[in-house]
Amino acid sequence: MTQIAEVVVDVPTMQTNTPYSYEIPAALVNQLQPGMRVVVPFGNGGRKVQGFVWQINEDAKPNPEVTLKSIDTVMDPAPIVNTELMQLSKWLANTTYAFTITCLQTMLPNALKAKYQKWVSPTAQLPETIRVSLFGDQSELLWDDSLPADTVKQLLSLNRQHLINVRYEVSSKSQVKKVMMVKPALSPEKLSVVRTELRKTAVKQAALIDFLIANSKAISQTELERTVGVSSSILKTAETNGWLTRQAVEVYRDPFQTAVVKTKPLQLNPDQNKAVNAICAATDEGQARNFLLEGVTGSGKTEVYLQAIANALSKGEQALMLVPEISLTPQIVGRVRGRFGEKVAVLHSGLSGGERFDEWRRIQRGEAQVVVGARSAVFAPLTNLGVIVVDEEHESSYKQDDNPRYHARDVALWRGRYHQCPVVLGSATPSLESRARAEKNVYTRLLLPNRVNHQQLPQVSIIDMTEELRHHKESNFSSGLLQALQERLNRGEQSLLMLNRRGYSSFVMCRDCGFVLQCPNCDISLTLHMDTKTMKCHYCGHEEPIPHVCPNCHGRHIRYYGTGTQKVEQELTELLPTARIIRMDVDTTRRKGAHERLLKQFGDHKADILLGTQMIAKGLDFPDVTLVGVLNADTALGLPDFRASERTFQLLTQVSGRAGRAEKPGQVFIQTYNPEHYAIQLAKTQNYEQFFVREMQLRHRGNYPPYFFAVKVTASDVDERKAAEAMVKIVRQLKTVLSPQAIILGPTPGAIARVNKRYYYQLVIKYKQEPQLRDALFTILGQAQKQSRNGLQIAIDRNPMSFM
DNA sequence: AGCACGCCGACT
DNA sequence: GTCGGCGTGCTC
Repeated sequence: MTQIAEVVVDVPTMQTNTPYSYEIPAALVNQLQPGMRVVVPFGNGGRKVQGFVWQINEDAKPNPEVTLKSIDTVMDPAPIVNTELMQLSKWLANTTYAFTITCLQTMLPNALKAKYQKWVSPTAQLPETIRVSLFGDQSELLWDDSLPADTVKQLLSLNRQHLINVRYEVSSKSQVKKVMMVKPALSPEKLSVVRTELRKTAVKQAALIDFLIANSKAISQTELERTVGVSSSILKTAETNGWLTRQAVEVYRDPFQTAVVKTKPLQLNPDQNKAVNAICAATDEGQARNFLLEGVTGSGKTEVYLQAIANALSKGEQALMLVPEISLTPQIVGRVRGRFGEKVAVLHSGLSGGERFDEWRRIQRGEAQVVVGARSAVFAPLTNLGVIVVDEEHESSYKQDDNPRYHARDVALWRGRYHQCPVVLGSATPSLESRARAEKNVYTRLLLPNRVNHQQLPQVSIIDMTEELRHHKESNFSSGLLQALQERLNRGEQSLLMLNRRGYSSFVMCRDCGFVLQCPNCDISLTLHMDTKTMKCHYCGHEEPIPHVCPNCHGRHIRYYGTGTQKVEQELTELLPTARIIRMDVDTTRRKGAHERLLKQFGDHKADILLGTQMIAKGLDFPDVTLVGVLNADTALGLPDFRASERTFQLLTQVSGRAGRAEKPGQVFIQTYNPEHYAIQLAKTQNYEQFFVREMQLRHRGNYPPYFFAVKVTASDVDERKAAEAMVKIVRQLKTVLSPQAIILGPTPGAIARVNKRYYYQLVIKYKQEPQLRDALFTILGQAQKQSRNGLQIAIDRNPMSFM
């Protein structure tokens, strides 16, 4: 009787997207469990790959057709993927058209990904001269892409002649951080004796021994070196002399720099109370109920989350809270940690690989009961969930834009079902999908209609910029907004200014011939960056100097157009010379921690005006901001995408909520060229319900989500014709399986036809029910794989965030 | 992905 | 005549 392990190997292709059978060696028979990582031989070379044990067949009858290979080694003492996450990975792979292995890797911290190394060593037959020239006095040589091409050729040839050996090494990227701890090995009395026997000149040693006499507790080596002022060589001598012992101790890297300030639950208003009770009831009864918590900014959603989480914890269960990356600020983390202290683990992109891995291990070992994090935290290995929260559920950053193209909200709902616990989706402006589901009672709607402390909503003014242009000279600031800014300056209050960056940035154009500088790799204009004095491509990173002479007509009349944050800042300094301005955009926040630093400066009143892009609209809470200005509300409206209105409405509503959160009333100015547009008019009154009704009618008429499902298929290739041809073939293939009710849009060139020297073509399928579509798309993916060697790439995006 | 096998052009 | 270029198929 042989035991057979089904292993999912780390080879992300369509053809290998199935478990492979391996014999379990006798030594591992009772040790191996599903969810462990193993090293297995794969392929006809001596190649070794990492794999995940998927299943173990106790007494399988081996297929006589194939002789099984045997598992090499086990990489984990215990499974690192539990049963739930194994099932989840299968579901993910099926719904997102991704490979199982890719899904497994996505769920785990990067530190657990395999690291592959190839080592070569000489055989006895290898001529001495070659051995010396290749290996010198080393016994092994690392074979990677850093080797010169001719060395690789030589190695390849020697390998064919069996003159060298190749060893494949698979290891984990993970490293457990260890700290060297130092402790006296002798009693203070004995150390005093040692002290007297030292030579007079041994000042450092004397200092060290004095310290050891006074402190018998273990101390980290670095700290000891710093406090006593001794070097590591002195410590080594001390160790050999038997005065002290050194031991490496495993530690967690601590991602929290700030201390926790304990907070107490706040008094709830009746609406909050109702919401908390409903969620708690579901937790208590173990019901997988889903809630849509609708509440304007300042209505106290976070307090509802925190009390629902507290209830789950009191029942001995755990909680998961997802927050969009951009609003995962120290403010939010601090609030959760303030309530739940050491029980909280945080997962976000600001952590280093090691910190992330350590937080993950704390969760996996059951040392953290509450997890707060961005998109990928939805895979946190909590085993006893009592409640899941998805804050700002409408945020598009919950959708991952490469494989697997999952939506964290969908994963959260899946896990809620698995754990039989409630999922709370919170937003001031829910996605149409979620709001529509609430309409059909798939979700239970919970409303927080009032701001806490009965604050009034800010007064919103819409400014018609076409009108404004007729009376004044060209400017980014209407006279109304400028006057309001001046008033804030006089009163010592703060203002937020948002520049809607999407599809709108500064470029240079020749006034003589109209030439616009384009990226050589992508079909897009280069953007002007004054800080580095260069032109940059936002898609591929290409950079070149600002031209002084037109490359086309050689004229000298180059002019800057459009509006970037830098240009606005410049104009603002001219208009309001006394104003202190902080600019926040991709350029000023690129460095780690810069984002937080700028926000703190603003919070500390080091500036009067915070000028920025979308990133200033989310999750900020500055009590002294009484004015919010949106400089260009409608740049997103012009985009040919079915979600353009929804995005604009959400953004305007959200940024308006930033004004006047304290006792001081807030004021909002929205500058636009489309003052009559419903998304803008309804954002003015914060009328989500009416926007929902209106937008749903349009979606219905256009057969858009949530009335129809959608799948976007993209083909890309360096050769434009190949991408287009592939697309045409796919359409033909799909038409044979699709019902007449399905609607195919395209194929069309991508919104930016060329990115990074690759041409993009795409196609959107809108459908209600197409039982054959899934299989057909998997088939297409399989066929595409065969061509991928020639550079053709196919991407399938189910429920895309946009059709562009 | 990455390895071996197999078929064609440019050399010793 | 062989070496090594890359196109093709397969991996328990």
